[in-house]
Amino acid sequence: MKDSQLHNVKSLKAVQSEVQIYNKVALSVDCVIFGFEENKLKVLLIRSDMKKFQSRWSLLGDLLNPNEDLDDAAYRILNQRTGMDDLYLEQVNTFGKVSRHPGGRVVTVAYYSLINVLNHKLQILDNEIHWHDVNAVTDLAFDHQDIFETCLKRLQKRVQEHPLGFNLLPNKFSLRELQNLYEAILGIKLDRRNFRKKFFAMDFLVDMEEIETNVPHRPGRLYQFDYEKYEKNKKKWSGIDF
Amino acid sequence: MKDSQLHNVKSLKAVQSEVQIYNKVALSVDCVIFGFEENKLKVLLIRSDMKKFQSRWSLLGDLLNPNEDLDDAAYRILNQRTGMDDLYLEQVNTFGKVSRHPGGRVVTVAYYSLINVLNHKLQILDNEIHWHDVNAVTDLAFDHQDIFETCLKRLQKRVQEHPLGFNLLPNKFSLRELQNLYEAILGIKLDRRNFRKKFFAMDFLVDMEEIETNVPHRPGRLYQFDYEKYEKNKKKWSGIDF
DNA sequence: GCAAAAGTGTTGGAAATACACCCATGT
DNA sequence: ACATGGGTGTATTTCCAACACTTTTGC
Repeated sequence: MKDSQLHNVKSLKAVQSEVQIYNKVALSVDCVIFGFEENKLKVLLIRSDMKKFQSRWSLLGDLLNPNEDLDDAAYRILNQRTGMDDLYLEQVNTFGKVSRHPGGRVVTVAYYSLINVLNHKLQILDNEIHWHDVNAVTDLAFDHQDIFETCLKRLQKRVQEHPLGFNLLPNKFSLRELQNLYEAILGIKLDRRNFRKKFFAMDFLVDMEEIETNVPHRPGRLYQFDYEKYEKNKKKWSGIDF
Repeated sequence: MKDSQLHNVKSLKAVQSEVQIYNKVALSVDCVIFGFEENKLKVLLIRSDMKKFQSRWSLLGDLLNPNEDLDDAAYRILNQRTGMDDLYLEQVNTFGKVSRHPGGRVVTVAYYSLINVLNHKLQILDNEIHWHDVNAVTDLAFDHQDIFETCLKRLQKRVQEHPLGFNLLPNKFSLRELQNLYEAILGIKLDRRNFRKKFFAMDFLVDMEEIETNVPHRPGRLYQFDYEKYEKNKKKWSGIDF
């Protein structure tokens, strides 16, 4: 008697045909795309094309292709819809309630992403895609409201643990812009002096030795985020903690 | 011309048949089941039945049923394999690399769970299911090593944000047991005096007015975790922070 | 009485908060 | 000159880490 029989071990072929007859479900990827504009945190939404959800908004999503990694699918959706290619992406959660999609069983993997609205004007100007103030997002189609809120909470948490915010800002930014961003994401007011101290203490802002222009007041200095320095000192980093 | 034509709105029927022809993939759920025994953090593993992974260990998992919610599937796996029904479950991440399963495309949703090993002896005594010290887990089948490590890291983080640890302990426990648990999960030594202070300050341990028995030294008091009190004061709670 | 862990308080230092004034620019 | 936000320093408080001795039980 062979070992493989003794232990009921399955050959590759057996496993392959097993997988063939597995139950399968449609798998989609939905993206909560955040941007920052006019000192507000925004999210990119598209109008649902389903009668059931007439004129309600929904997240941007698409089906997973048969030979596509999950992360690649999320990236593809973002790239197709926005034309942007430098972005921050993070998987958040998978939503699989049986009846979440009226058309049948569709499980969806949710990502959020951060993009720099200023550097890249939306290249696909579908007039049914719009930026929405996150505070005004209600009643999305499907279970997208739930997905959206889960992703927003995740972002709020992450941004206090890692310096992600920079992905939403132009390359060079003033400390006020940075503070406005944090206040918009967290929905709270922060003390300006302590905010500055905190970020300077982290020591990964590079002074560009430039100043703002066209502001109706004393111009602020511009800074860049030093990704390299941050990567090197990552271990020491233990969060922002407002 | 009807509204639905104007805006190219899809009827329910149209959407249903659309979903029918969607690309579909096999979707599984894998569980990283943690237990606590002999002052070590353990994980429940089963021997792979695939020739390719001969005698390597793998996580407990199964396919998602067609009419089953994701969380329900995770619960079912745990219940089937361990016979336990009071457990903590949390979805962690979805792994979807195209070639992660040798049998074909299988996307898997990973959960970790915490169970109380003492209260419930494993009811399914399959001799190929065993508890393993988390520090000795290497070279799991499939991408399970990756999944396992992701889940362990998540647990380490969560346990510092929320009082989950109690799910791994008997109903009544001494502070030493609690500390041993935290030390095992985090892999660090903690100061006993400060540990006690911290937990008493949180104020959701209930003194059972009982003491340990059969210990070869001064017996410690036994406590219970007060879930209700914790739920009520959740907002105030901001983490353990060792 | 000895081994082994239970139980308890204090102190110093670091980090976060709160807070007020002068400065540079555009109008 | 004034309105607006830029830029900075200090005092107070709060929280955490470090640390040592007495007590209770089993053997």
